[in-house]
Amino acid sequence: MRLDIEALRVLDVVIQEGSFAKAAAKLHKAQSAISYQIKKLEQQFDVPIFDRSSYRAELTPQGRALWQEGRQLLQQAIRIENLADHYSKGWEPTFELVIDGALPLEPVMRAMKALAEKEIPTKIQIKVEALGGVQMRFDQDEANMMLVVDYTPSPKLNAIPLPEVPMILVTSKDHCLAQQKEVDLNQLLNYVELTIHDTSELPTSKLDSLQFGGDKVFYLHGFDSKKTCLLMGLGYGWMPLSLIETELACGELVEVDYTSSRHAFTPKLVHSAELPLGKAGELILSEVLSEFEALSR
Amino acid sequence: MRLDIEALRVLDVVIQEGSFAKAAAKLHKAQSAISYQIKKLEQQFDVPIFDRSSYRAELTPQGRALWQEGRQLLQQAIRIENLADHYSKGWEPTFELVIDGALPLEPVMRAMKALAEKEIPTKIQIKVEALGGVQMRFDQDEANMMLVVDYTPSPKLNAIPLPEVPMILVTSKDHCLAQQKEVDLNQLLNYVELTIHDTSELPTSKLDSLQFGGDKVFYLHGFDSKKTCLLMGLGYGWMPLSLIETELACGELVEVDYTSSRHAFTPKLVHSAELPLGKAGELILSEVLSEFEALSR
DNA sequence: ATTACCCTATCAGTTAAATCGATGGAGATG
DNA sequence: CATCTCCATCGATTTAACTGATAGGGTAAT
Repeated sequence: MRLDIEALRVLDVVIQEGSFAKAAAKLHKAQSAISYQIKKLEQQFDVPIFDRSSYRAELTPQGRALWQEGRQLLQQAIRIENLADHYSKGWEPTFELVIDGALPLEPVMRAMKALAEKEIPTKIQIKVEALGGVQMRFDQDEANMMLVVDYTPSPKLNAIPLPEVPMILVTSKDHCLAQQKEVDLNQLLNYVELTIHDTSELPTSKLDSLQFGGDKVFYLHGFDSKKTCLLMGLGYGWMPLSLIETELACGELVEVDYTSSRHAFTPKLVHSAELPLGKAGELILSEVLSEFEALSR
Repeated sequence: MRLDIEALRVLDVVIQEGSFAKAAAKLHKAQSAISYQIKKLEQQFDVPIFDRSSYRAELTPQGRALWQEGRQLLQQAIRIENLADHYSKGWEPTFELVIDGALPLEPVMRAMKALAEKEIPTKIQIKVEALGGVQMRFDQDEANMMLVVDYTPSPKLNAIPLPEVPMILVTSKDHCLAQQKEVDLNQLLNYVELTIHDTSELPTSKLDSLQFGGDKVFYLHGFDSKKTCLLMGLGYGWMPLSLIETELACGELVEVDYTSSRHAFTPKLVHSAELPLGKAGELILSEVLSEFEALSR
């Protein structure tokens, strides 16, 4: 394979400019260099590309077909150079973010939307896991970042605390618990608890610290469906305050009168302390940060 | 743009072989040449492609991403070389065949089917025109070949006569004409004549010599629909004998008892006498020829 | 530990490719 | 006819690619 990209570029310019001489001028080369390159192509391909019998060299049908294929190759070459340029400027080729499914996904999704509008060269992957599964996936995939409530600290990991997410224990206004005063744990256990499902396949090593431990538990896949279930009066459960402000204001959801019906946790953005974040990482960091700040207000 | 295909090939082989040294052996080059090429790539891209800190050089994420893009470029390069190889062996990039719609299309279609099974590198285009439109299109498109009943001869055109196509004037067994003996022209003009539509947009210069000139004429788009109309008893018309042999045998269609109810024309394959046919042209020629031979038997 | 390999980087020298500048022939232009 | 512009070709020159040898590590088996 002796095919030369430069030769294809010369061919392309010659065709666009209409003559060898003009192409030479445009490429800042001598006209003989153009002749040489075209001739080389013709010899390599063993196909006449130009018909020189008339005054101006004219493309042969074969030449035209090869030119069209060549343009695609040039496009691909430009693509590669652009990519390399991005990488050299600090963009990661790919960026994987693992999220704890117990966290509200909305701010992350909003951050991703904001990022998508900036046309980042980095391919971003997001994986949602839960509890132990988060760090497992982070380690296994050598992911770039994880967004967690809890993790095993290590000197190799760098954690950036996000603003607190206030949580509130609520139920539907039509649920029995809504009427009760000074609810105690035993009473809670009589009703259906709504919680987020653990996506990890392994037997969970740590228990969800926010779970009450009753025998009627509904495991859901996100706060969206949890909210729907709460509104249906299915049971009670923790919700991020920000997600149900309107429902609390209009009275559709009410706070359970439990000893500690308020709670807050601090999500953390964790990444490897060794290799620094690239441009995409920094961007994601700041976007997620600002979305969570909006959430805590 | 000084991206070099050879460098990408070297990168690809290095990755596949797992080391610079093995790649050097496979490419029949000195190991230093491999080092040189990889280094050149890294300098051009300003991106580290291999991590040399450990014993064997390991791909960086950027290197992997660029490699994957590079492979696509290599594929495209191979594609171009294959094409050129085909062209140099006499395959035309494209082949355009213009057919007179008054001819039976079936043998041409069968020829194309046979060709398709041979995986020809040539892109074949077929355009169906009629009467004057055929040669007009042939000239205008600078088509490679045309299949005609009639054409304006020229020293620049080379015509190959195909076997005669016997035509027969038929109608349905239930049509009035089927019962009549010694039909004359005036009687014919009372009934609906079925004929093939002229696809040329221009006012037809020459008249269809096989048309009777009555005022009840149905213009159809091919012998298939013409046959259907005949079987329905809509009228009478010329058909290639070979296409209606079974219907004649079982009596569904009958020959009109007209003075000259038999006729034969000689289709011709016409191509430029100046530039010789390429491999695709020769193939098409022989395929069409053999299909028409089958038709005339 | 010692030895024998195998990895990659680097350097000086060689070879081959790309390019330049000049020249010439042939069609277009006016 | 003179003058352009087009392209091919040739010798000279610059530049890029490659070789072969050497050196600095790491690996793996004894």
